[in-house]
Amino acid sequence: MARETGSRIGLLAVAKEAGVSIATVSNTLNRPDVVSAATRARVLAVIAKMDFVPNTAAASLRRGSNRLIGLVVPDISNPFYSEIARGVTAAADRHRYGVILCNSQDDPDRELDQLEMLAEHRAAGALVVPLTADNRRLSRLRSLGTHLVLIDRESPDGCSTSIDDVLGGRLAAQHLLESRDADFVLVNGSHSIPQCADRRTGARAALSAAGRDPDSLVEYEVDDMTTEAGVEIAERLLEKELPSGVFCTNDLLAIGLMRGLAHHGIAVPDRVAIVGYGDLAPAADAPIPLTTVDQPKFALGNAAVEMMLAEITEKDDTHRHSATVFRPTLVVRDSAPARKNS
Amino acid sequence: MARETGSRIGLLAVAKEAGVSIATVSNTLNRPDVVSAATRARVLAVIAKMDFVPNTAAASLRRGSNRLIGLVVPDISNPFYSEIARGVTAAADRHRYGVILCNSQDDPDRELDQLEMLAEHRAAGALVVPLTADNRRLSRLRSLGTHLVLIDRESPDGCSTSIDDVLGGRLAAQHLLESRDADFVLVNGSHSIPQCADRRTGARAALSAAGRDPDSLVEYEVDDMTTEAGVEIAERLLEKELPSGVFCTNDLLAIGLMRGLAHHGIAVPDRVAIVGYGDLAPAADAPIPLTTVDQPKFALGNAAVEMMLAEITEKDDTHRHSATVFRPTLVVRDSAPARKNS
DNA sequence: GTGAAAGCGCTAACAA
DNA sequence: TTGTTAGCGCTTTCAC
Repeated sequence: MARETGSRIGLLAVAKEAGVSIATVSNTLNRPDVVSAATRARVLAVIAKMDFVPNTAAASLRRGSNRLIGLVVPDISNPFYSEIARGVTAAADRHRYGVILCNSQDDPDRELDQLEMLAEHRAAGALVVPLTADNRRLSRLRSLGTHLVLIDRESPDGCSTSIDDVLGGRLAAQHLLESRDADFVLVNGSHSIPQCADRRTGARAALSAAGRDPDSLVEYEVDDMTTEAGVEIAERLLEKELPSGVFCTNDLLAIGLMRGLAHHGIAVPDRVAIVGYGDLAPAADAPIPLTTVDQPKFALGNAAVEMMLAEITEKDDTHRHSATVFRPTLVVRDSAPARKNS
Repeated sequence: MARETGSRIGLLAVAKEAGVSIATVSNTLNRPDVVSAATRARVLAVIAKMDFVPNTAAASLRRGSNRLIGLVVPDISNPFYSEIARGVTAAADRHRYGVILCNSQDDPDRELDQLEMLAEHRAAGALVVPLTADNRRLSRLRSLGTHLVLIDRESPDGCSTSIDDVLGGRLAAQHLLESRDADFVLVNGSHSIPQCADRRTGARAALSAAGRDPDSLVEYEVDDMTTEAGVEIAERLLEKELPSGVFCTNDLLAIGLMRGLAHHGIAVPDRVAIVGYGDLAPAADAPIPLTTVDQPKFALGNAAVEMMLAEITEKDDTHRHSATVFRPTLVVRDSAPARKNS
């Protein structure tokens, strides 16, 4: 950090002490192979003895870019994003990169400010998890000349790591169909959220594959995908004939629904089987452990960093943008067991 | 970010275009008050037109320190820490500082590497949330000349923001004592964790204040403060006469305990009242909403940044280290309601 | 394998 | 109020 007093030792001081030139000191640090073993050892010893800390600001001033990458998420306290952050920091550590965390709260203005800040720091690039589907924003950033990797969302003109939500929706629906041998109901968020639309598409695909009419799918749409919304859905479900299965496109909704049903004495999974989506902490800890779709969040963050680094390393004219799509998996627990058990 | 191609415009280009000197451009950016309104406006217009992005690397090379602060947490995917991170980023944004996120996984070696990295970037300082009580590590860091603010732990030789866990323990215990008019049992983590020791101290204090013998406090200690451990505690509790109240020093333990008790048909809160600690998301979402102690996590992160900035700003000989201690509050929910209701 | 030297883009005296 | 200028500490040709 800013050593207000000391920290006055730089390459020069080390060079003098070791009896070499500053170029040699720089080389032992950045291209050890180009320095003879003997000198290298001597220089390294002096560096350790003098407690020399290289100044990356100077290096990046010269080089033009910093060993820093930005991570822009809508809400770091949301476990989905914080798990991605864990993946990102792990990969960054491995490559000796620093991660600048930006919490946009999904405020476009704030996000813009933050990307501006990243640009001022000459960050090597930015990993962004966009919540809204507003592509204008993203292209504006890209036109800024930024190396951008999108997380959890594909992009036509850049790299991205995402999850196959259509597959996820299909897995969930398939499981319900197979274990109950009957139709199920879908509880979903707004279709304007690509993930929600995709999960629905997957659910419909499963219906088709099972020889059922996808248009027969009954769907409840909620504004906020929260536990409370799930509880309310229970009430609405009870107004009609109870379905034998429900696929909620997120875990909180599913947990709320289970609570709402329990309140009315409806047995899960005997009477109604429930499948969630996301496999966040509460899923396993629920009173009735939740069958859900696991998203490889950590891998998402990890891969995004690798992608970003590859994009930086490759020569600009060589680089082809690519998309890594991870496959989610079904985690079977008590709320919707494998076999039909009524 | 690293604009591989463009980004070649610097102060000089802007200065030329605006017909002023680079010093004036620098001044309009850093000390607007020293520039005449007319020139300022003109320069600003040119900056916008040319899409000039100042290079902080150059600035910090000159200044010696960067508008960057490090945040070192044991595990960013733990909601306690991610909420702190939210507070930190919010405050940092306000002051136009960037936050470098370091996930130490509580590995001392990694933590050291990360602080080294922060030093290389000439970060203005670091906010660290230490998990273990190992003070040697911390003093080593401090001796590095680093501005360090501890979060969630007091430190004799530096600034810190923390929570009064003794008070928290007292609040929880008092509530149990008053609402049940009977003794309670304590389920705690290892005493080597200062927070656990403090919460216990608070619980004992409440006992004394109520005219009871603190040494009569029955305590169960668990290694991992998880839901599973809570479930197990339920079994152990059932071996003896059931207490009328249980204070778990974290929410997960409490939730597990409730689940374990439910499994045996024990009614909460009628038969046993339960109080948790932390007020993380699962507390409110539990089947029986959990009475718990709320920790001002966001405020903790927020205050740490302010403290850090104050420490940087003040002249070194003026600065007196200080500790901000936040008061937790009791959140009363169904698992332990206010009035005795047996 | 090693050294000398030219900046990278900016800030902060100091001069005007 | 504005301009001139000397570095901040490092990387990187290019000689040796």
